[in-house]
Amino acid sequence: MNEKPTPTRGRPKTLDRDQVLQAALMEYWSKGPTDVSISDICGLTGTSKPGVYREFGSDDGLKASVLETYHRLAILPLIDILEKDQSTIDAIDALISFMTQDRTNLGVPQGCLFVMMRAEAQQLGPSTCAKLHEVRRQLLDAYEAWITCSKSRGDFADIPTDVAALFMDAQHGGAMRMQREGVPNDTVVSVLGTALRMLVLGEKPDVITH
Amino acid sequence: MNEKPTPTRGRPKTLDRDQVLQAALMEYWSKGPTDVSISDICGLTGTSKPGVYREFGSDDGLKASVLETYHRLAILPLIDILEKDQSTIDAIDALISFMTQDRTNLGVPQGCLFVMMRAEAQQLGPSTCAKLHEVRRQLLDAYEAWITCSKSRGDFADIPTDVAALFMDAQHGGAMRMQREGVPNDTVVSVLGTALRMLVLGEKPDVITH
DNA sequence: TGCTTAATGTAATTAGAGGTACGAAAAGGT
DNA sequence: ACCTTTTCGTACCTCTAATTACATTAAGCA
Repeated sequence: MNEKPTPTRGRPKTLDRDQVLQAALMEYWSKGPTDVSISDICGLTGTSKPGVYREFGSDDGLKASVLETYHRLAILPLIDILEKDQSTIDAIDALISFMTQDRTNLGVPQGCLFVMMRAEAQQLGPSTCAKLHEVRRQLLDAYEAWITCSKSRGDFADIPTDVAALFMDAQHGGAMRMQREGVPNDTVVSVLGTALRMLVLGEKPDVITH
Repeated sequence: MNEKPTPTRGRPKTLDRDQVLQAALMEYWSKGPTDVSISDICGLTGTSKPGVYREFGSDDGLKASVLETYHRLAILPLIDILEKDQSTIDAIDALISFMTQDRTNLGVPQGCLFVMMRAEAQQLGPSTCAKLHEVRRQLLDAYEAWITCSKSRGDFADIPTDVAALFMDAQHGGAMRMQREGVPNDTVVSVLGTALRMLVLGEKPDVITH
């Protein structure tokens, strides 16, 4: 809401917030959110520890900010697919493509930071947990809206909307974990295809065709 | 293989291995495997830290032993269901019942220690990780054997066996995580029912009837 | 009564994490 | 020049976790 009043006095700021966020994001994503220390981030970005604390308040604050960055980077695009006006099956195919993009070519780690953070929520601070709940709720709402829409078109299986949303969330999480455990991408695509195509009326439970 | 030669010399042992294993199991299971220290276990069981180290070698050793205990306690029963000679749909219902048993009545935590450990594998030592891979492989093999058997009976969907096994593993993990995130048990039952009944030929993708 | 063996537990040690005190630095204003 | 403001970063503090050195105890045996 309230932005910086652009103070012209005092020593000019040298700490690059975005650089720290980006570095932290990649570290958390690749090594796991609880296996990276503030010192690690400082060493990686050439910033000092007090600098990071001044900017983010605490370890919890940094993790919450990183999650917000990740949300914009990887969760909103997924929600965008759900909100795009397209057939149910096209949306599912788009979801699968998005989740199973070739990470090495993109220079991005395997798996999903959001999913990892949910699994390690006990070890995270209150701000991060709050943000986590918020993102989870937003994702589930997006699934539910999409399911409702698909049902109104008549091509969605007869499953309660909230149940179907949790099911989709579970498949997303499952796929991200398989990726991390080293399951070949083709196989992940098959599993996701099997799971999600089951939701569509008039689709054979066949292996996805690429 | 080689058991204790029952030494009759020396100071008699007072450390109760099983008690430590049980206490550690419950702590890891309820709080997460990486949120419990050796000191916690010692305080809980009245043993000394060197005692625990003499018995298990290290933190990693203790966790690996606990995982073995958990394997006997909660994974083998699941595999037993798969190996029992019953119809595909009966096996699925049994799996769902087993996974969604009322934990509070059983005095057992929500979720699954094996699933939690897999999610936090980066933070675990080599012995625990090795055991983790072993259990995972054994579970997947059991799924595959069961699927093959179901297919030979002709009531399993036309999905590659390895893909279906990963799918079932993902549903198990998803259900255990939902439990931990506080999703109502009835809902978890519905999600699991939706997911697993899809695998059976001639079953409507309806909500499970209880 | 001592020697040997095998276990015991107190009290360190070490390492790394989160977090901060505080004096110096770099700007604008007077 | 000197004061004010704002940020900077070195060096430290505090905790907690894993792990161990070592003196001690409780047996059986000679």
